[in-house]
Amino acid sequence: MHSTFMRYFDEVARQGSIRKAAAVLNVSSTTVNRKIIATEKTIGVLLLERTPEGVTLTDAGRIVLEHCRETLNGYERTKMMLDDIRDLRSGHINICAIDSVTYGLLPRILLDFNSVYPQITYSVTTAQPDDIMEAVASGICDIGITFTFDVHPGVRIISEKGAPIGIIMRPDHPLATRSSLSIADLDGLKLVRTVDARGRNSIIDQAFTGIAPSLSTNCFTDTLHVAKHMILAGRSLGVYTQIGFYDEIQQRRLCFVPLQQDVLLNLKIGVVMSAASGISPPERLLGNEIKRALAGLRLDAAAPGPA
Amino acid sequence: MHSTFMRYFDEVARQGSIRKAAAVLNVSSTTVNRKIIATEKTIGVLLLERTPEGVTLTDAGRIVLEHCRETLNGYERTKMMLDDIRDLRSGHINICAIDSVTYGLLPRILLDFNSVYPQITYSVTTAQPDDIMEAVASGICDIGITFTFDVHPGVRIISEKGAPIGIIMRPDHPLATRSSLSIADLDGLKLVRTVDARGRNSIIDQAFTGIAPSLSTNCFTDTLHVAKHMILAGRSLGVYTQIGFYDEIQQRRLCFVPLQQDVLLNLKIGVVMSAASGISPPERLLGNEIKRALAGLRLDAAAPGPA
DNA sequence: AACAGTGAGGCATAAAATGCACCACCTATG
DNA sequence: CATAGGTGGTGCATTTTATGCCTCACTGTT
Repeated sequence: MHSTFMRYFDEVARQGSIRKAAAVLNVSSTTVNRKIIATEKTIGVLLLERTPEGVTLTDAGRIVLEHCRETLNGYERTKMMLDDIRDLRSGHINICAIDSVTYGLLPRILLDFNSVYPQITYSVTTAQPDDIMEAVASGICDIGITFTFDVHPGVRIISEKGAPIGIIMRPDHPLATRSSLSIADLDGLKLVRTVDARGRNSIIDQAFTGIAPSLSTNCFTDTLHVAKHMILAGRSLGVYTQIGFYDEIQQRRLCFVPLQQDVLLNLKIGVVMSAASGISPPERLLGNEIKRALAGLRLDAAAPGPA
Repeated sequence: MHSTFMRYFDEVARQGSIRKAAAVLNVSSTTVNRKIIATEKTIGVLLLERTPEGVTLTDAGRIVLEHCRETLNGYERTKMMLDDIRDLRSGHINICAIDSVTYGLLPRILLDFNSVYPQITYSVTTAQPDDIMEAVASGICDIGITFTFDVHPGVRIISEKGAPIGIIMRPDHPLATRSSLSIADLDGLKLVRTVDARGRNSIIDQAFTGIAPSLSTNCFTDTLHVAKHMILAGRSLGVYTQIGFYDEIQQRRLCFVPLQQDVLLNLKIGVVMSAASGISPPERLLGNEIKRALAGLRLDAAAPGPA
């Protein structure tokens, strides 16, 4: 219903940078840049002051920003009212997710969502990517959050976000200052990563063993908080995406350095729903909420946000 | 900056009909229809109740409409504030238009515009289409309102609106109930139409003489209000677009029946500005205002609006 | 001097919007 | 009962727009 410009411009204003905003919005910086230039042309005023460090709002930009936020807020209110009409405020949703997102991201979403739609109840279970795909496709669960490494034909990807895998470590580790790492850099280091509780290899392990068989030994765990304790104690380096360690990285208690390896770098995490069966309105609501929360993360190789 | 949906939906709500709204908006009904269907799909609620007589707003439609109007109003306010920043509130604009638009349309626009931008002054002159094109191209005047029959290479068409030529007559004339007329129907009738003050033929005359030379005799005048008196007195039938008689037609004091003739039916009236020289901000403002007013007219062959 | 970060532009491709002609439907009106 | 004019909806071809990759120019830092 609304043009993408307003969301783009709002995010650019928040981030103070077109590229950073584009990363959060999960689109290319070109798109954001051009949308803003186009609007500046149509209304005939510059909205941003371009500096080598990023962008700053002009006076006109501040006026337009206010209008955008006012409109976006009004849109949210409108959608709520529409939800009232459709009586979408009750129901039960089964969520199945990979371990990582249950640390921080998903609880935060559910808390927010619950305060708006208190009548909706949830079940949250964790599983490995392929099992999640299977569960969503078969209808056992309604919403899946998982890597979209291989997509089950019975599911539909509602949203996707690049989530490269890298090394999680303490800031005082020698490798913490590197901007990227290769597989070779990890030779001889103590690593901790996920293993399937049933003994099968995880998606990461599959990729790893295909690339560097010599590294596939060290410490395995099926629960992230065990790995987190190991890493925080300085005993191991984690091989994960940033998702499960997002808060610690934001607080600079941990560092993330991406692994320069195609398969791992191009991994994506996504929200999936059944392709066949109808999606109930509450499911759609929550699905969109997760989609937005996921899009708002910075999971790429860039710096861990402002200190 | 904003999606077209909101303007479309707003107009549909006003008109109570998708097709009528499309005519006012100067787009095809397909476009309007699909935009609304698309939005209904994205938000998952029907906005309109379809009836054989047109459309009615649903409860959800009323909510969305309120948001749209709120947003559009906010946008107008925003643009005003931007105008403040750019200090576009002063200047002088030379307008050159065909006779018709100086009866009602243009004065109304200037009145509205002047109440918002009282510092801006105007000159309004009338001329024949080719002279207007010439004047705009050469920079003698800033904004032209004329038929876009043959476009001067030095001008740019800001906006266009189909304005077919037909017969203007009293409601009690035998031909007033016809839905369309051919050239042959006019044989032997007393007609009144425009002639160039300098003795040259107007664009209509050029078309006429090429089609039906026998009709090119009767009564000529270079001022519309002379013709208007003749028609209102029942002495003649006018050969014009609806523009110069818009109020009388709305009040049903006069009737308009389109002439079934390709050239005359496909005539368009437009707002033109210089293609080469820069357009000053006040000019752009007024140009857009005229564009909007022009788009809001019903000049096609349809009925003269609600009684 | 080298490097990482910024915004902007060219170009090819993917996606969407638009209009035409047509359909199905309803409703007045002879 | 037949007809004509009005309504919204749809398939198709076309044009227009949006998007992303790559590259450039510029700036501040190391």
